[in-house]
Amino acid sequence: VRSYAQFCALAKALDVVGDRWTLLIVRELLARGSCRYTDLRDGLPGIATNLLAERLRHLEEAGIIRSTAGPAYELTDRGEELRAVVHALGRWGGVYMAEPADDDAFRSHWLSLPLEIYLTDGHPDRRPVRIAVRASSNGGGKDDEPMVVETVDGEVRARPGTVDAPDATIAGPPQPVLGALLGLIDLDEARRRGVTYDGDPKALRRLTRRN
Amino acid sequence: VRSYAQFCALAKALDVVGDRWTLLIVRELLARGSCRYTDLRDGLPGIATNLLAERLRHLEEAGIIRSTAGPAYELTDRGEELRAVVHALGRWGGVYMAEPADDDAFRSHWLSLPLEIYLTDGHPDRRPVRIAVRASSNGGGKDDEPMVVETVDGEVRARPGTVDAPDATIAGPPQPVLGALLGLIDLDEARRRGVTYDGDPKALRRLTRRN
DNA sequence: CCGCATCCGGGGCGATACTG
DNA sequence: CAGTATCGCCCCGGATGCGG
Repeated sequence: VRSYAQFCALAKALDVVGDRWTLLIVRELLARGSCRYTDLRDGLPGIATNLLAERLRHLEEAGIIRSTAGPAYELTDRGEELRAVVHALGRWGGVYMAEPADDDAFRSHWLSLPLEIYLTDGHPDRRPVRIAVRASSNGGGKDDEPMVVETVDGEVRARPGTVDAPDATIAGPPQPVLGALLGLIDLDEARRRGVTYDGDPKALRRLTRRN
Repeated sequence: VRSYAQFCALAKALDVVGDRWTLLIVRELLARGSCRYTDLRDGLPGIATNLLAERLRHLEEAGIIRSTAGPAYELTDRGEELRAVVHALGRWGGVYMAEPADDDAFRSHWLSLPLEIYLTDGHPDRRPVRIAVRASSNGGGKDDEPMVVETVDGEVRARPGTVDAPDATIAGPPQPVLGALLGLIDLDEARRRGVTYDGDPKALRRLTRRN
């Protein structure tokens, strides 16, 4: 909350969103849309409750989030503009996903960041595909909320939720599931690392790497 | 230096460059290239010397900077990749430059960030132009190192230094100087706010806003 | 149970002094 | 010049309490 007091756009930005946990709160709202206080708490394992409350207050004063009825929080237009920042940082930090720590926490909706960064629809002219995802690091903790990866308007979107009759279903530990979705490892390698895949393998190949 | 311990690219990135002052050190090296310890200290007003030393150690261990002979620091290729992050944050924070605090510190080379973000060469086919810049908030402190803004390969570059026979010379307080360079205010308005401009006004119009 | 506020221990941070 | 050493302070993390 202490200012750098520099006439510099980077320093000014860090004055607002440079505090600990702040950009991770924005990540939660980008990935999940409107969130209740408890949703945010569950999506930010390790945060102290007073810090979450204080950061939310600060973000609201800064015009980055707004509290809606019932009480939930969502990003303002100004907050949505941080998507470019989160993507740039996520893209830079992507290389560290190759070597995860054993005690890293995990939430399924965190997958939406790398999926949106790296993937695009390889055949936007064809019928959309939908893949149901179940990623879990400890085999059924609070981290295995169901996810759907689907092609929408030539883009790849990831959202929490389920879908009837998906083109395919992928499940397993987060790292090989992500590796398979991104095309970094093939399905045989993924299966060797604990992944189960049911359905049309072509659905997976629709997701192609961008850049 | 404390880790978020999350299997998320954003959290991993913030584990490495999320600590206070860290990205500002990267900004210094992006804007000025190779820097001595004292150069960094002067370019980061307010930093404690022990923090600067600790951050430099951390950045070197993370492979973001390297120390060269004589002793100076420069970015590695991995560190250069943070340019996209700094640009994204700088672009988001640019709006706050409209309302600077009275006690904001200033260094001329900080101008290179907004100039590189917002400007491009409007006539890359023509002869390059060079504009000498003297921006100072207090009228001759340590913050008025001379700068050169020039067109190179269709891009706009800003670097510390001087040049013989510039196409134009602009001098004055940082905010109106930046506003005039970015085309946010016209020269008359800039002069009213303390700016002096000598030379060809067309040189200024070569710098056009991108996006 | 949700949404915090309060209290407290530890460590990161800020400022200054000091040294090779 | 290029850091190291030291010392308060305040932010952060973790636990608990408490009103709606």
